[in-house]
Amino acid sequence: MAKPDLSTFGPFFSMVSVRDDLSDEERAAILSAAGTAHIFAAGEDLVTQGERPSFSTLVVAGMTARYSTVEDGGRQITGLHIPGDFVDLHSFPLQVMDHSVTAITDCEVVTFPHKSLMRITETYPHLTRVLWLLTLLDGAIHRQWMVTKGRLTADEQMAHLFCEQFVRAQMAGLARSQSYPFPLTQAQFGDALGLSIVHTNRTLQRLRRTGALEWEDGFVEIVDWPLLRELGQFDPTYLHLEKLRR
Amino acid sequence: MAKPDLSTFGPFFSMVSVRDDLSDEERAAILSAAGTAHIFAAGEDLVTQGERPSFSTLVVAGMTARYSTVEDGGRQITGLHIPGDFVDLHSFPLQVMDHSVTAITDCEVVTFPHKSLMRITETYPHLTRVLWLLTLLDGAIHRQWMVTKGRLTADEQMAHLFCEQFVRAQMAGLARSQSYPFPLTQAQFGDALGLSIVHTNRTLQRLRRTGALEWEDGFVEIVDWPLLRELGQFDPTYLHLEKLRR
DNA sequence: CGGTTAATTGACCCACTTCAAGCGCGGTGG
DNA sequence: CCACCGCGCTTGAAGTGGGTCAATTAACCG
Repeated sequence: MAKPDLSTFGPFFSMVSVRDDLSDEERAAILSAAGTAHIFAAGEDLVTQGERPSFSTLVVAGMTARYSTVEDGGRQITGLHIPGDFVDLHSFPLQVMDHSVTAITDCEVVTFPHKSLMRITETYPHLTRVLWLLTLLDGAIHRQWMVTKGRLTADEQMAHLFCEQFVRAQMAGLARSQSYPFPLTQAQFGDALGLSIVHTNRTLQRLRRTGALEWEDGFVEIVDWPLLRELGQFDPTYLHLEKLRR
Repeated sequence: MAKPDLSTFGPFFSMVSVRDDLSDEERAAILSAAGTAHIFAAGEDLVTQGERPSFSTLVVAGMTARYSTVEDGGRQITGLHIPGDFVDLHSFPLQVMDHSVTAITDCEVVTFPHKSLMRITETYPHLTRVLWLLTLLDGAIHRQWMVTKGRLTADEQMAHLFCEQFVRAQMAGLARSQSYPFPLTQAQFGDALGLSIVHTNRTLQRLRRTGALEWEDGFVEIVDWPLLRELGQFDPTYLHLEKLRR
C-alpha cells in the first residue's frame, strides 16, 4: 500500500502520449493524484456491481476484465484491461458501478481517489479532456465489439480481438515486436467473445490452422499480421491512435 | 438555420436533471454554446465515419442511429438517439468519427461548435463533468447491449431493448404513461439487435404473443410492464437514474 | 394502376450450443 | 513416491437458434 514511484506509470503515459501530449505540470498532477498501490490475486474482484467506489483504479501489472452476469449464470466480459488502462475511470462521474471488475491474473493496481480527480477537473481543463478521452476509448471499443459480435462470424470476431489486443499492447509499450501477453483461459476468452467454451476452442483451432498466430503459455505470437488483420476485418481507426490536441 | 429557442432543449434538460442539477449559470452556458438548428430527412447521414466534425449534434426532434458497416454489407446499429441525446458528443475529445450517424426519421437537431464546448470545459468544471457523464451513459448502454447480445436469446434481447427505450423516453419526457415513439422499420430494428430481418420479424411475433406490448404506427404501447421487464431481464441500474452531485 | 417499400411466411441450412466424456498436467496429501 | 484430484483443454455427437433464399401480401403513392 505504499505510494507508487514514477516508473509504475510507464504504460499509462505511453498509452496517453499516442493520443496527445501532456505538459510536465499535467504529468505531475497525475502523479500527485495517485493514491496507494494494491495487489489482487487472480480471480478476486477489484470492484463489484452496485458499489460506489471513492476512487478509480489504474492497472499497473497483470490483466483485469469488466464483466456482467445474467440470470442463467452466463457471464459476459465487456472489456479487457492491461497495464496503463483504468478499469473504472467512469466511476468518477457515474459514481455507481454498473458492472464488476475481476482480476484475470494476479495484478498490481494504483488507486486514484475521486477527490483528487475532482481537483484535476477543477484545475486542469486539458488534462480533464484527456481523462474524458480515455473513457471514450472504452466506448469506442465497446461499439466495435458490438459490431463484431452482431455482424461477423465467430472466426472473424476472434481474429479481430487478437488484433485489437496486439495494437493496444503495443501502444502501452507491453508488446515485443510480434508478441504480447494474453493470459486468459479459453473459458474467459469465450466469455469475452460471447461464445460457448466448446465453440471458442474449435474456433481457435481453425484460427491457429490459418497460421496467422500462435497462442501458448499466456502469450500470443503474431505470425502473419496482414492475414490476421484481413481475417478480422481489423481497421484500427476506432482506437484513435492519432496525436491531436484534445 | 436559425438560433434555437429555449423550449428546444426541454428533453435535454429533463434527461440531465434526472442525474444532476444544473445551476442557472450552467443552463445559460449550454444555451449560449448552442449553434444553429438543422433539419435532416429520414435516411440522410448526419455524420460519416472518418469525418472530423467541428461541432457536436443534439437531437431535438425525431430519431437517429449510430451505425457501422462491415465488408459483406452488413450493418450494425450501435445506438438509438431520441430528443435530448447528443449523437456525437464524444467527437469533441475524439475529433475523428469512428462510426456514422443516420436519421431514422426526419429530424431536427442543434449543433454545438466544439469551440463552444471547449470554452465550457475551460470555465465550468461541474458542467464539464455532466457532459462527460452523458458520454459515459452511452458507454454503459453499449456494455448492456454487449451483454444482451452475447448472453441472452433474441427474445430476451428484444424485450430488453424495448424496456430500455421506454425508460429513456420517460426520462426525456417523451413518453405517455404507457407508450412511446419507436419509429423504426423492422429492418432497422434488426440492425440494432444484430439479427436478420426474418428472425427479427419472428421474434417480434413471439414477443407480441406474450401480450407484454404492442408496436404499431411507430409507437410502442407497454401492456404488461412487469412481464416485459422479466422477459428482458431488465434492470435499469446501468442507466444511472439517480440524482447525484457529479 | 404500376412501382416501391415494409411486413410476413415457408423451406432449408449451418453456425453455434449443449451434453458428455476423456486427456494431460501440476499440486497436494498420505 | 505415488495416488488422487481439479482444472484447463480437447473431442464427439446431437440438438437448436438463427441465417439465407425466395415468394407473397399489404400499404402507400404518384
